[in-house]
Amino acid sequence: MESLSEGVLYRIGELADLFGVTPRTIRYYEELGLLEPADRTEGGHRKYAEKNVIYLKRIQQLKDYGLGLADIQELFSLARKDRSGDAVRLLLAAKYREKLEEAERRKTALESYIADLSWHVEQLERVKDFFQCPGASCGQCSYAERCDVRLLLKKA
Amino acid sequence: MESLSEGVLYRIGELADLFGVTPRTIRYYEELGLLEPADRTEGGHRKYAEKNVIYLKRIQQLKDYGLGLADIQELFSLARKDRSGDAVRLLLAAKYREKLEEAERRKTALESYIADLSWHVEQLERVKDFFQCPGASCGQCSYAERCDVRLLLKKA
DNA sequence: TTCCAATCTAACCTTTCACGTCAACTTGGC
DNA sequence: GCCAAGTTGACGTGAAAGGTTAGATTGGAA
Repeated sequence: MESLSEGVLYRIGELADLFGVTPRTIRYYEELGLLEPADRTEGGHRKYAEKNVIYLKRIQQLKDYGLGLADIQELFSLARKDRSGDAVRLLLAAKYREKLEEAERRKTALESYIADLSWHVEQLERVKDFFQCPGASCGQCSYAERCDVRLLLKKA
Repeated sequence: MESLSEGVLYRIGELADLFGVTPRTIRYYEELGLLEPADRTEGGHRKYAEKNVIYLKRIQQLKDYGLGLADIQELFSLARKDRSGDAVRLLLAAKYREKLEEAERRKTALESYIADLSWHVEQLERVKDFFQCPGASCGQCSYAERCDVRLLLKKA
């Protein structure tokens, strides 16, 4: 039996304040199918239960982890398909792992970006004018063989 | 004296092909003050010299390093103010260092994100239903003290 | 000279994301 | 009974980097 009892029911403004967002945000999540209110008043006002608090917290967590609302939507829809089983847990885990790998890739990209920038900072301390390079002093440049502009002009 | 001679003059389409972009992109850069054509034909068609090739290459490099066109615009305007001096080089270096630090921060954030995700993946292998947590089995949860949902509900 | 692809300017359109901001009305609690 | 708080619906925002017409002109090859 569904017990309709127990617990506070929050109004949308209360829930919003609890999470530091606006009611609009919560309605938006509902639009996306992320947060169905537990009930409505006769007049149509949304009523939220603790269950909704948990969901909203999950949404914020996932957002904090860098997932977009579309990703979260996908996760939730997976969860709805089979709430009981291992299948969902495994899919969720897989989804996480996927995001994890993406994060690792981004991290790697950032690292090589940092390395490249370091090289350029170093270079800026030698080359007279970044925007005049290559130019007259090109012959004496110790980075000549790394110079992609020269390569480009050679091909053209 | 300005020698008007030497070198090929590219048409916008040629320059575009050379860099794998569309003419629109090049005109857009011009709108932003990033790439003034070396000349125009009598009819008004843009003509680009090698100098422009170098600039465009610089733009692409800086873009690759994660700078937006606004950043690049700023760098170029700095460079125009004082093409000869150390001031610009130092400012450029500073700008790079700034971006570099930002990259380091993003990297750090990603690392903690990855750590958190790993923890969640691990957790998913224990907890029956991510979306039902906390719930009935909450008492036996070994992560109870890490549970932010409980904290939230306690406060409310 | 003719023809047509390439350019020109100007101005609006596009996409994504996560809401913000009216408007016009209805509810609900003190 | 009053007015803050809620409702739906629709349109706006803002940043980024161009895309996409439209309508006219140019320029180089045949």
